[in-house]
Amino acid sequence: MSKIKLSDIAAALKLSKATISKVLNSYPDVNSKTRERVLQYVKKVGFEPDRNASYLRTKETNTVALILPEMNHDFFNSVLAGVLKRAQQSKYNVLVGCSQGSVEEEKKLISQFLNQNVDAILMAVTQQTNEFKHLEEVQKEGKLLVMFDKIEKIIDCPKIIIDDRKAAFDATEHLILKGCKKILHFRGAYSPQISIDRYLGYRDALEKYDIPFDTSRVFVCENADGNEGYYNAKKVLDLGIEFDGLFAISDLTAAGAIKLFKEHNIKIPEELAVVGFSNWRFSQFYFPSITTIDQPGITMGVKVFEAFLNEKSLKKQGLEPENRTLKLPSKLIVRDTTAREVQKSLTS
Amino acid sequence: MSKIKLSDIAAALKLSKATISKVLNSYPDVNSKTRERVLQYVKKVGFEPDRNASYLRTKETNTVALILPEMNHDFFNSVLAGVLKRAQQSKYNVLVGCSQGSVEEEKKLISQFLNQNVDAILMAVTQQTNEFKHLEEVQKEGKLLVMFDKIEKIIDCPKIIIDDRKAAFDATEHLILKGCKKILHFRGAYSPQISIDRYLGYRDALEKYDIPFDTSRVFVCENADGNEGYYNAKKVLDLGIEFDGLFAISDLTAAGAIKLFKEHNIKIPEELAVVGFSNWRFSQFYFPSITTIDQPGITMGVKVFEAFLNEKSLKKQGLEPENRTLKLPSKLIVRDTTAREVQKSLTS
DNA sequence: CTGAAAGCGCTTACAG
DNA sequence: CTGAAAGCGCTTACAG
Repeated sequence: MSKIKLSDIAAALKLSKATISKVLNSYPDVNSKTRERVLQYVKKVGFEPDRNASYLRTKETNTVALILPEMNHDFFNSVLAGVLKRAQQSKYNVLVGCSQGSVEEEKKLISQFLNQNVDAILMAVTQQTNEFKHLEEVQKEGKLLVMFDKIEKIIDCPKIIIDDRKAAFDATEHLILKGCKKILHFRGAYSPQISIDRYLGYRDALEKYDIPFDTSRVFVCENADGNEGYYNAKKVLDLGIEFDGLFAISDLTAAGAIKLFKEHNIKIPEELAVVGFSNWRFSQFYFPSITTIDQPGITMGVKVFEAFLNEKSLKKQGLEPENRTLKLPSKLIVRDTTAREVQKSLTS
Repeated sequence: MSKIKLSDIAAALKLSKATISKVLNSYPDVNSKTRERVLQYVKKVGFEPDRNASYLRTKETNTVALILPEMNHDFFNSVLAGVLKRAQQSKYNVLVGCSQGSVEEEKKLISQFLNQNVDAILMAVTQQTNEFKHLEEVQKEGKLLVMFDKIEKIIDCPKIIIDDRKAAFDATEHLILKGCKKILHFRGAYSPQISIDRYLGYRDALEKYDIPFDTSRVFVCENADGNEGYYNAKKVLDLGIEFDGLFAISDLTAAGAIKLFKEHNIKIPEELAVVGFSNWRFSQFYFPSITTIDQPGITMGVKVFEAFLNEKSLKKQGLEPENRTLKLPSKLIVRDTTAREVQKSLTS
């Protein structure tokens, strides 16, 4: 079955292609009766214009590209789900790419997507991204750029982020209120803004409660994965570092750490209270279930797409955007890894 | 910067657009010196033809659509990663859609993608999919269809699946060899082929070792999620059903069950050995780490895309394809939930 | 071996 | 308010 096209509609209705097209694109200069007639017929036969053909004139593809640094990752997946959901509402297509934490891959994807004439690129950069030329390139090509979660501060574009510093503060404060005084922090890599912010939030909380900051309690987890949690926990024991709490950069890291500590018969939450980050799907079924920070991934995805729509409409009107960074609130979810009465630390 | 186009190349090289195009599309009837000259220049200026424009003549978009029934799902994410990886190698674009377990959504996505003129639709159907018209529609429109994991047997198209029956057999046999005689099965919904096959594999193993099948040990988990694992485990205890082993439809379900059993001080693996399915990223960091079946998600994604390429090339040559179902092997990963010496069941 | 020309399915100035 | 015509950037029969 060959597809119905504009000229078929025109012929059937004894109108010109121009008129049909005007109706479809909501041009005002069409007689309202004609408009009705066209609309009705179009609906009846289920016609939709071939977008690839439209593109040739409009240069709009109704397609955006989404670049994720990691695929097997609950939070990024939620963002993806949010973008897909919102994009579909507006009949946009979403091309997906995964940079796999490699800047080279990221560059390749961007150039491929630009070549594909996407209307916008929505992305979280990799851990390693420390050059910006490929990001600026997007804007030079006249395409819109929206960044989320892992952003580059220096690039001027809409950004949707979590208030990581506040979230980390909440997580750490929760541990303090549960009586922890020797709180470990398994942080992320040094350069990403989100791991810096979480680290700062951790320090903010210590400061507020007059708990001395001890650099020997901070361990770096480059990839925020489970193995790093496990091996850094091991290091903590090997070094004989005292602790009664742990704030980890991700639930996966928290789980790895809990596993090691439990293997050494350390009681959780009695001897060690733990807070993770991101509310992974698995965390509530862990034993004990993991207290964590819930990040609104779906909402972030929706907002990312809406930021693009907004930017596009501003640009069309020739307006300059302002206040382009949106911080989404996160929420502490209290579970069993911190379920204890306020108490004096047991290991002190 | 306005994009360079075919006519620019032609002008610069004092050749016709036709010749340039022929070189780019590997037509044989071009002088080899001319070809070299064009290729070199094209490379130098980094020209790539505008694919949306090409489409108008070729009707090929170099874009495939991938439909997943669920987004926050380790296995489907791995498949997605595999498809993305392989597609990029062949310079294909991947549009992603998520049906969220809804047949209606699945239909919408398919019609949107068809309208977008994708070259193929690669998909796993939803749990609920029990009509096929929208699937057949894909083929009627002349687009290629490839199914994976959650397939419809009745549709004639390339299918990439895991040998679920064998995998479930392996899982159950492993429990039996660890001394289990009263093995619970937390199965998936009734209609999906994969949950039927896993159920059959479970029964195959019981039969091989002359262990009577007891229907009261089988519980249905519609969504194979953690809550269902938790509440079915509760049901097991409430009903006073005896057990010494559990084979669960997914790691998430296994985790939910383990949590409930541990809350009731049942020792794992001593009193209850557990095998999950899919090797979720979290499973190795669970305490105890979860024995599971590793499904080659990335490989499946790669194979799915290659099945499409293969189908496309066969179609071009006018050949009929045969033997279109590919079964990928899975692997038992032994971890702590079954780490015990062979022993008599303790609860007997 | 090369190129002029038609055409893919739309949109959009422009004329009437 | 309507339509004829040009054109978006390519590909591909066809002529030479």
